[in-house]
Amino acid sequence: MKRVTIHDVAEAAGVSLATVDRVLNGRPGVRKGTIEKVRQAVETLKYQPDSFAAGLAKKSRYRFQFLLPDGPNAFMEDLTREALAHAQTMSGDRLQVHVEPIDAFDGHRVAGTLAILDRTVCDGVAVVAPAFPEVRAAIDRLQARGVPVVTLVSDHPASTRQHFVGIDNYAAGCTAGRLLGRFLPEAPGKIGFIAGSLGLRDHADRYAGCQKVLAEGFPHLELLKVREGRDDNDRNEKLVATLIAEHPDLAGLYNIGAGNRGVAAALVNAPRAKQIVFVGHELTPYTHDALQSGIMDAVIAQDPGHEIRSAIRVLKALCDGRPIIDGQERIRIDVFLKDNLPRLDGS
Amino acid sequence: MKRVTIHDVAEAAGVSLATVDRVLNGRPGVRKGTIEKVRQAVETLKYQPDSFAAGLAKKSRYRFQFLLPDGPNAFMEDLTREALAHAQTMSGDRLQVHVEPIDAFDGHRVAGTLAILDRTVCDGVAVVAPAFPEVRAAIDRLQARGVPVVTLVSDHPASTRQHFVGIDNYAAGCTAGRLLGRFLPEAPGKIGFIAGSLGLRDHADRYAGCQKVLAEGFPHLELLKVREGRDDNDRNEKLVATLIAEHPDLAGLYNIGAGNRGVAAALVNAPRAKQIVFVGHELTPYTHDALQSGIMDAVIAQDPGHEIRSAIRVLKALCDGRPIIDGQERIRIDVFLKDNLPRLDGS
DNA sequence: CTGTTAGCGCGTTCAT
DNA sequence: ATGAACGCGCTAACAG
Repeated sequence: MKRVTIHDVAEAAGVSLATVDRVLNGRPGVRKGTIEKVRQAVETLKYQPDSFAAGLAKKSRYRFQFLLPDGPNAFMEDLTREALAHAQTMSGDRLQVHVEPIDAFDGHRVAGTLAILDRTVCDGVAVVAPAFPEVRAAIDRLQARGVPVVTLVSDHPASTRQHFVGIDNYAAGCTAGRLLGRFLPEAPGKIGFIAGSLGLRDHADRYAGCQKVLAEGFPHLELLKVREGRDDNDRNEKLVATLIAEHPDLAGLYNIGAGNRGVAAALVNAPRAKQIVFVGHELTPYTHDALQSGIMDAVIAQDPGHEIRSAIRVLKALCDGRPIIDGQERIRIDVFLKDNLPRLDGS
Repeated sequence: MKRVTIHDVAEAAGVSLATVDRVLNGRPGVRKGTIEKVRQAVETLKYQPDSFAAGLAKKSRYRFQFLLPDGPNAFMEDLTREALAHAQTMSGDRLQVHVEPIDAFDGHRVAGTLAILDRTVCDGVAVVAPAFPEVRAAIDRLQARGVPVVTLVSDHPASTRQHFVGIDNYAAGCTAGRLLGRFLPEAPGKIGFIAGSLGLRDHADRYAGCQKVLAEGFPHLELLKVREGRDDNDRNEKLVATLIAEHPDLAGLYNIGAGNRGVAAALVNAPRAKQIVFVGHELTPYTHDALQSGIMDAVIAQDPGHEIRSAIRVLKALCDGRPIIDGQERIRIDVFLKDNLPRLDGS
C-alpha cells in the first residue's frame, strides 16, 4: 500500500526522473515513443502526483487582491471579514490575500486602484465591480497584463473577467417574487419596491425577475413603481413611510438592495406593520433579528464565506491553468425564514 | 518579502531547528525559558509554518471510510457520488476515501462493518448511522480503538461520535411547517404527513418541528395522523391515494422522508392535484422536475457535497488534533422553490 | 534538555 | 533527447 512516486514510474518506464517530470508537466524535449512509455507506466501504476511535495518544490505562491466596498454595509463587512479570516488560515498554504477597500460609487477611484496592479505584486484579483465603463476598461487592461480577474457579487459581463462569483440575481428576484405572491392571500393588493439604484446591474436583475414572476403568477397584485434609496437606511425609511402613507392598502414590500434596517424602521411605525409581507436580501445580524421578530418574512441571501472561498479556488485554478469545475463553484440562492436561520456566531 | 522559516526563528531565538520544532508542535523536553524565547521569535517574525513542507515531511496520510446506505435513494446516491468524486480529487493530497455501502435497515450488519475497522486500516470513519443500539455500541467501540467517528446526515447523539455532519432536522421540520402554513390560505384545511418511519430520528425530529409550527402559528389547519411508508415510492403512493380519498378537503402534504416520487404519483391522479401544497425533502432530479412543473411547492434540502467536504475536513482535523471550527462546519437548511433551483449538472 | 542529520517527493538546474 | 544532483521547509530519529 505504499505510495507510488515518480521513481517507480521512471523505473517502470525505463527512463529517469527528469524525463517523467517532463512528460507529466507537458514540457518539450521528449520523443514520442518515450512519452508514450511513461504514460503507460503512469496508467498502470496509477501514479498520483503528491501535491505536498510539488507545492514545496516549486515555491509557488499566490498573492491575491480582493477589492471590496467599505462603508456601512453589513453584507460587505461580512465579505471582508471572511476574506481576512481566510488570509489568516491559508497563509500556511502559501496564499496571501490582501483586502483593499474601495468606494463602489466612485468608478474612477476603483479603476485607478486596478490600474496600479501588476504581475509583480499580485497573481490574481477579485473585485466587487461597480457598473462603470472605466471599471470595465481597467479590468480588461489588468487581464491583458496577465493578471486573472474574477468579479465578485456584482458582475461586469461585458468585461474579459475570467469568472463571476455570485448568484444569479434574476433568479433571486424571481424567488423573492414567488415568496411574496405565495405568502399573500389571493386577493388584490399592492406591492412596493425599494432599490439602491436600478443603475446597479444586480438590483435591476432582481427587479426584473420579481416583476416577471408576480405579473405572470399573481395578476391580482398591483406592482408599484420602484423607488431608489441608494442602499441608505435613512433614505429608505423616508421612502417607505411615504409609500405606506400613499398606499394604505400596501400588501407587500420587496427591498431589492441593502438598507433593510431603514425599511423596517418605517414599517414598524405603520399601523398594519405585521400584515405587510416584507422580503429583502442578505443575512445580517439585523435581518436575522427582523426575521425572528416577524418584521421580515423572508430573506434571500448569498453566503459570503462560500463566495470568498470560491473566488480563491477559482483564482488559484486560473493561476496554474487548471480547469474550473463549474458545478462546484455555483453560488446558491439561499432562502431564510425564521425557522432555518443559522446561529450567528460562525460563518 | 521572503518567507520566514524555522531557520530564521531558530537563529532569532538562538536555538536549533529541533528545539523550534518541539515548541511549535508542543512536544516535551524544552525549558520554560527556552520555549518562551521561541514564542517571542515566532511572534516578532510572524512565522507561519509551511503546510506543504510539513505535509511532505510527516508522511501522514488519511484513510477514511465512508459507510453510506445503498439502495434506490437519490439523495444517498448523490452523497456516494460526491464521496467518490472527492476520493479522486484529493488522492494527491494524501487522503484516501473508501466508500462502503451499507444496508441502513440492518443494524447488525452495519455494526459488523464497523467492528472490523481498525487503526491499522483506517484513520477515520463517517457513517450514516441508523438508530439501532448495536450501531451505537459499535461506534463507541471503534472510538475506543482510537478511530475518530463522525455521524453523517443521521445522528446518534447518545454515542461517543466526535461530531455530527448534517442539518438540524427539527428546524428543517419547522421550515416545512412554515412554508405549508404560509403558502396555504388562512382557511380551514387538513395537512397530511408521510414519513419513512418515526423510528428514524431525523424523521421524528422533522415531524415534531413541523407540528409545532403549524399548531402554534396556523391553528386553522387540522393535522392528520402521520403515515409511514418506509421511504418507498410504491407504499407512499398507496398511502397518499387513500389519504386523498379519505380527506377530499386535504390542503397540504408534507413528505418527511424519501419517496417523493410515489407521493407525487398519487397526487397527480387526484382531482385537485395542483391545489394541494406539497412540501418534501432533498433535491434530486425528481424533486427538481416536480418543483418546476408545480407538483411540489417547496423542497427542504441539505447539500450532499457540502456534507462530504465537511466530514472530510472534520475527520482530518480530528486526526491531527486540530480544533473544529464550528461555524465553518454548520450545514445549512436549503429551501428550494421553482425559481432558485440550481442547474442539475454540477454539484 | 538540546543540537545534528537524514530524508519526504518533486522541480530545477546543470551536464551528458 | 535524457540523466544526475541539489534544494524546497519541515519532521523524526539519533546523538550529545
